[in-house]
Amino acid sequence: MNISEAAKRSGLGSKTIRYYESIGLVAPAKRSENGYRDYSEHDVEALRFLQRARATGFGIEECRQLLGLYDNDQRHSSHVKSLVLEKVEQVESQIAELQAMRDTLNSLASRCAGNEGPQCAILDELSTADPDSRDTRTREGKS
Amino acid sequence: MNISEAAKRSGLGSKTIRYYESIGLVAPAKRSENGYRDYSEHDVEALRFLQRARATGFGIEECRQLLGLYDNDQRHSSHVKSLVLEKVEQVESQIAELQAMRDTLNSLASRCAGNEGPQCAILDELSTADPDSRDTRTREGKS
DNA sequence: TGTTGACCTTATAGTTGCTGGAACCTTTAG
DNA sequence: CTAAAGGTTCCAGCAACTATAAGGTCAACA
Repeated sequence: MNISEAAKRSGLGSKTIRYYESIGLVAPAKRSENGYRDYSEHDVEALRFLQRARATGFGIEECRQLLGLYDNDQRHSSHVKSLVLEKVEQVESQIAELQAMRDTLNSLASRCAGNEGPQCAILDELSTADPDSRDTRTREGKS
Repeated sequence: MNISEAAKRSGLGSKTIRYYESIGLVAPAKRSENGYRDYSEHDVEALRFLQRARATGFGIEECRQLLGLYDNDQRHSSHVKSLVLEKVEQVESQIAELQAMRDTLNSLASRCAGNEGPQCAILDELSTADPDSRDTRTREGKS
């Protein structure tokens, strides 16, 4: 089948599939006489696996690992499980960060009148607050 | 003052400041005789504003808007407030997405034995589940 | 048969927000 | 005098694609 059919069946876009091939995440597809990529059901299975894994929050390199385990019948399920649990932790810390952000935003908004006047507590706070009090990620490490 | 001092006082990195200048987010700094950038307290105030706004979750273009409002005494605080509330919504939907991800990951993990055997419910689910059931972002729009 | 339109191919550049490095100049301390 | 620690510019790279250009191919319709 052509790439667009494989795309439809896997839930990925055609461009994404070509991209995955280009970075070696999937093996190069075999070609038909006209040079078009030609996919088997087996290929689609792998693509689908990737679609699911990406949607579930795994990065490309993690997908590579998962795919390696998927293809390896010597695997230990404990290995897979630990990858997943590690991912849970990452996701939870992202959630916590976003929640802190949301709270900050809400507290800013609550102090702003939101009328036609120029006086604005949001801008005041953004300009005057202590730069060390909130975030550290923006600063440089040693070069 | 030199860029590294401005960096220290604003909470940004030197490279970040140069980058902000390069994309026109801040006005080009004036230069001392030796060609080094020379920052005033006023400049630092703007940089600090940016540091705070970025840490609070605003993107570069949003910062540009905020800075525009900051410099405009004809502004309406309602405009600023609506930007913030819009941001809150964006952040909340990101949170919801991540929570869904985490739940999926946890449910995958709970069904996996996590032992030395190769049988793994996680890999099974990732390979067999309906590709339409979870995520839409990976599919192509019309070209 | 011609041509339209949808599909395929490759290669390159853009996205977001920086960060790292190379190659070079200037200042400062020993 | 020399070496380190700053500064400068510009270019490459990160993630994970997406968009665009310029072209080849294929099926259908008049």
